[in-house]
Amino acid sequence: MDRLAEKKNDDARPASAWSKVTMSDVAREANVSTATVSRFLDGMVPVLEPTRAKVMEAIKKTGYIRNEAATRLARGTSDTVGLLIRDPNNPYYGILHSELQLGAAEHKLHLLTVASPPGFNPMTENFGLRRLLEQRVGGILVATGTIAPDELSSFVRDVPTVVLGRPEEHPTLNTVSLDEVANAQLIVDAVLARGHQDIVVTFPETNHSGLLIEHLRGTWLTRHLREAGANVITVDTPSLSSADIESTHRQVIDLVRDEKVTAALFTSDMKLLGFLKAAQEAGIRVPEDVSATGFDGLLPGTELLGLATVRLPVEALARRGMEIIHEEMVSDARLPVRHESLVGSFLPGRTLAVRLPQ
Amino acid sequence: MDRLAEKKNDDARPASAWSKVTMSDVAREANVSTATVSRFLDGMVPVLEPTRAKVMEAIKKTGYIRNEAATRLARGTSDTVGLLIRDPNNPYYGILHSELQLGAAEHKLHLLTVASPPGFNPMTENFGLRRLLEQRVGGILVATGTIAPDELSSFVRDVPTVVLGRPEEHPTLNTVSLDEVANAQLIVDAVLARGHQDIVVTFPETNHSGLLIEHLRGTWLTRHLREAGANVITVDTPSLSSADIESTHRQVIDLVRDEKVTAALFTSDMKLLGFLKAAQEAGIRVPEDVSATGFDGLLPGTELLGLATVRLPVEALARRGMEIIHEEMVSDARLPVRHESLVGSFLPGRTLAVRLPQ
DNA sequence: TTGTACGCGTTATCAA
DNA sequence: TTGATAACGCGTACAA
Repeated sequence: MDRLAEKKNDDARPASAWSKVTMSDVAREANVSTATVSRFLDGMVPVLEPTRAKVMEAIKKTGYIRNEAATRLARGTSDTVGLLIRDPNNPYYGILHSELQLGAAEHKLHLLTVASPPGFNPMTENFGLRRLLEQRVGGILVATGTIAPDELSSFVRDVPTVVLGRPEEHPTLNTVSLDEVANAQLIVDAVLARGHQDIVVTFPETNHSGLLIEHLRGTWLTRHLREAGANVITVDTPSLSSADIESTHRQVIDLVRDEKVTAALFTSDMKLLGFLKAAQEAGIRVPEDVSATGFDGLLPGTELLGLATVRLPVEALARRGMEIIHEEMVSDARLPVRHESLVGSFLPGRTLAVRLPQ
Repeated sequence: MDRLAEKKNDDARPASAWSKVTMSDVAREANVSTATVSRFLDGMVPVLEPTRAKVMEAIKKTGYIRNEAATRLARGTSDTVGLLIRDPNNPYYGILHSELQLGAAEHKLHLLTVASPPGFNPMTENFGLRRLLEQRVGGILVATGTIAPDELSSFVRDVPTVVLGRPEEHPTLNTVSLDEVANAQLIVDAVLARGHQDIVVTFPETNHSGLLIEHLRGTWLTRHLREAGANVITVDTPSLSSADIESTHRQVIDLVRDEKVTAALFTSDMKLLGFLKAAQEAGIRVPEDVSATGFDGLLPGTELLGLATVRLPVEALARRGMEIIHEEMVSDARLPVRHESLVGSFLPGRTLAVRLPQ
C-alpha cells in the first residue's frame, strides 16, 4: 500500500517518465480546496493571510507549476498572442520578433512564436498557422511575406489577426504594412538631390514568388526616377543564383566604366554589399567613381559599413501590430478592419555622394 | 428557436466575440460520436471509408480546428518542444532558431518559441522558462547565455531539457556547448601560422555579466598565444559604451602606428567591424598595416566583408540539441545526462595576412 | 472568505 | 469498427 496508493493514478498514466504536480496536490498539502489555490494563483480574489501563507508554502514545497492547457480550456480565452514568422535567420524577422516581444510585455500579453522553415513553401506556412490556431491563442500576428491574405482569411475568421509588412490590403484582415512606394521615393529624392541624373537600377524585373518585395522596390525606384526626368537604365536580376548576381555586377561595372551612370540603386542592403565587394575587386571606388544605395537598413553594422539606405520602420510596425491586436483582444465586439502603412527613414551613409560636375 | 438553440451554450460563454467550433459540432454534423472524430483525427486507428468521408466533409463544412490545449490535457504529453532564446535580434539566436525549426520538423516535433526581452535580466528569463513549463511542452531547449544551469535545474526536474551553447556543464542537465577554448586556438593557430609575433588582444578583462563569453574568448586567446611564445599586449574593453569602444580603438591604432604589433584580435565580429571602420578613418589599412581577426562568423555578409574569424558551429549545435531532446522524449526511461562540446571552423577572410618581413 | 461541483474539449477505456 | 463515458487539470458560479 505504500507506493501503490501514493497517487491514485500512479500506474494509470505511464505515458511519461516525468512526474507532474497538480493543483490538488498543492491543495492537499495546504489543507485547502483547489478553488482556494486557484484563487490565490489568480490574484483577483482576496485570500486570507494565513491561507495565503499555507498555499505559498505548499506551492514551493511541491514545486507546482500551473498547467496552462487546463487553464485555457477552463477559461476559454487566453492572453497569449501567436506570432507566425518566416525565417528567424533574417535580420528583418529578428528585429520584428524582438520588438514584438517587447510590445507584448508592455500590454501584459504573452508571445508564442512559430517559425515556418526557410524556403518559400506556402504549405508549411499554413501548418504553422494551423498550429497557432490549435493553441487557441487570443490573437495572431502574421509576419511572413508568402502567405497571401486571401488564403489567410478563411483560416482566421475566429480570432483577431493582424498581417504585418505585406504590401497588400484585404477587406476582412487588419494590416500594418510597409509603404514601399514612399520608401522608394526617399531613396530617389536623396539620389536626385545629390545631382545624379544617369542612374542604373538593379532588380528582379519579373515578379517571381519570394522576390515580390524587391520587384516592387525596383519598379517604384525606376518609376519615381523617370517621373522626375532622370535617365534610368535597368538591369534584371532574375534570381538569387550567383551566376545572375555576378552578371548583374559585371553589367553595372561596365556602365560605370563607360561613364553611362553615376549612381547604382539596389533593392536590398545585401545586394548593395555584394556590389561593394565586386566594385572593390574591379578597382572601382564607391562613392568616388559611383554612388550606390541599398534598401533595408537592418543588417547588423549598417552604420559601421556606411550604407546609404532606407531604414525600414520595423519597430513601429511591431508596435502598431501589437496595439491593434491588443485592442481587438480586450474588446468583446468586433472592431472595424484597419489598414495602416508605415514609411521608413533615409540613412545617408557613406556610399552616396554628390555627383561631381562632369 | 432559430438562433437561441443554435448552440446550447450561446449565451453561457460571452467571454469572447469569436466563435469556436468544437469536436462535438463536427460529430453532430457527421452523425457520429466525438470518439470517432477523435480517432479519425489521430489517424492511428482504422476508420471505415464511408465514415471517414462523412467526418472529412463535416470538418471542412464547419471549419473545425482541433483544440491543442484539450488534447494536451487529455493526453498528458505533447510532441512540442519549447525553445527559450534571448534576443531574436541577434544573428546567433536567429540562425539557431532557424536551424532548430528545421531539426524539429525532421523529428516530427513541433517547436514553440518564447523569447526573453533583450537585456540581461535573469528574472524575465525565468518568466519565459516558466511559461514554457506551463505549456507542458514535452521538452525544453534553453538557449540563453544568462540563465545559469544551477538555477535551471530546480525548475526542470520534470521535463527533458538541453542547455545550448553555454560553456558550462552541470550534473543533472544535458548540455551541448561551444568549445570556446578550441575556437580560440583556431584563431591563434592561424595568426601564428602567418608569422605574427607581436599581437594585441582586445577584450573585457573582468567578467561582467553578459560579457562572459567575450571575456572567456579573450582570456583564452591570450593564454594560447603566450603559451606559444608570442608577445601579447591586452587592451581592456570594460563595457559596450561608445567611449570605451573608442578608447580601445585609439589604443590599438597607437600600437599599430608605433609598430608594436602586427595583428589585432577581437572577441566578436561586430568588434572587428568597428575597428575596421576606425582604422579606415585613421588611415590605417587592413591587412597591409595590421591584420585583424574577429569571432563568430555569423554576421550576414561575413564572407562579403572578408572577415577573418571563427565560424561558430550553430547548425551542429541545433542538430545535436534537437537529437538529444528527441531521444529523451521518445524514451520512457530517464537517460544518462550528456555533455557535448562543438568546435567551429576558421574562416580566413581577407583581414588576416602574412606578416611582412621587418 | 472558503468549499462544492460542474463544465471546458479531447483522448482513451471498455462494451457493444 | 463504433459509441458511451470517465478522466485530464483548472476556473467559477453558487452555496455555505
